Amino acid sequence: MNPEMLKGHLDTILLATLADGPAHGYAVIQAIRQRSDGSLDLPEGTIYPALHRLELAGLLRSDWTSPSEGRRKRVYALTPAGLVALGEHRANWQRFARAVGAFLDGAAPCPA
Amino acid sequence: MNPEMLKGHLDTILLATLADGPAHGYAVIQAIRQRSDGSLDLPEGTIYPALHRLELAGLLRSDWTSPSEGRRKRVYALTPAGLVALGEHRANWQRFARAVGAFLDGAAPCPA
DNA sequence: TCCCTATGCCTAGTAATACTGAGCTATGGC
DNA sequence: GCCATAGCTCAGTATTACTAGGCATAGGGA
Repeated sequence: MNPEMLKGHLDTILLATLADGPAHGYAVIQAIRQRSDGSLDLPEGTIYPALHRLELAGLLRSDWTSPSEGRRKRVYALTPAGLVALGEHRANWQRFARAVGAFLDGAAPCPA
Repeated sequence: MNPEMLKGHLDTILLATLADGPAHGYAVIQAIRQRSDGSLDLPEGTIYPALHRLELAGLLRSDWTSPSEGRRKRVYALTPAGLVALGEHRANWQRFARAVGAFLDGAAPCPA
């Protein structure tokens, strides 16, 4: 799949993934791969900078796990602002998907 | 709408638009605006270079209209290779849209 | 013991892409 | 004559995800 296709939608995917509950970077990568049936296999160099960007924007909050419990991990969680942003991203996606679908035989990408 | 969202999908939209029949650049811009209900209002600086790129790739063919019939226009038409590419773009889009939809409550962007 | 793999995080540099902003021509209405 | 619209072009810019590396720890197998 053309990597350019993802542009502008990565944040949406990350926010939606973390809406299920806090997770650390590596787990996010695996969750995305699983949930997309392998269609989206995003490298670490894509995920980590994106998480940093979202945290800088105030949409995520991160905490390091205490070193006592195994490996040190940085756990990301959605902030209230992130939840609001997710709503906007979802609306934008639906508008965009409907627009593109209008060009492809008007057939929305419904598996049904 | 975030302009980055379009990245990687512009070619799909252009090929799909020209699948309805040959058209010149300015008409393509208007067709896209109409067909997307105004959601996609793409400037000339976006469309023309993209058309050139697709022509260079062999997916489009262009002909200048004869100067006798009013203004000179450059009419673009889909090549056989362009038709094949459109099919691939459509399949990619559907896979991508299904994957992203899986993150947004599993709800595909169907207005119904 | 040593090495390899998986887990886990980070970053500098790169390439691709759409947009901005400007310029050019011709037609037609006022 | 002047301006808006139609119509095409191009140089430069910003954003974005990816590449390709590096670092550290834990556990299993040779």
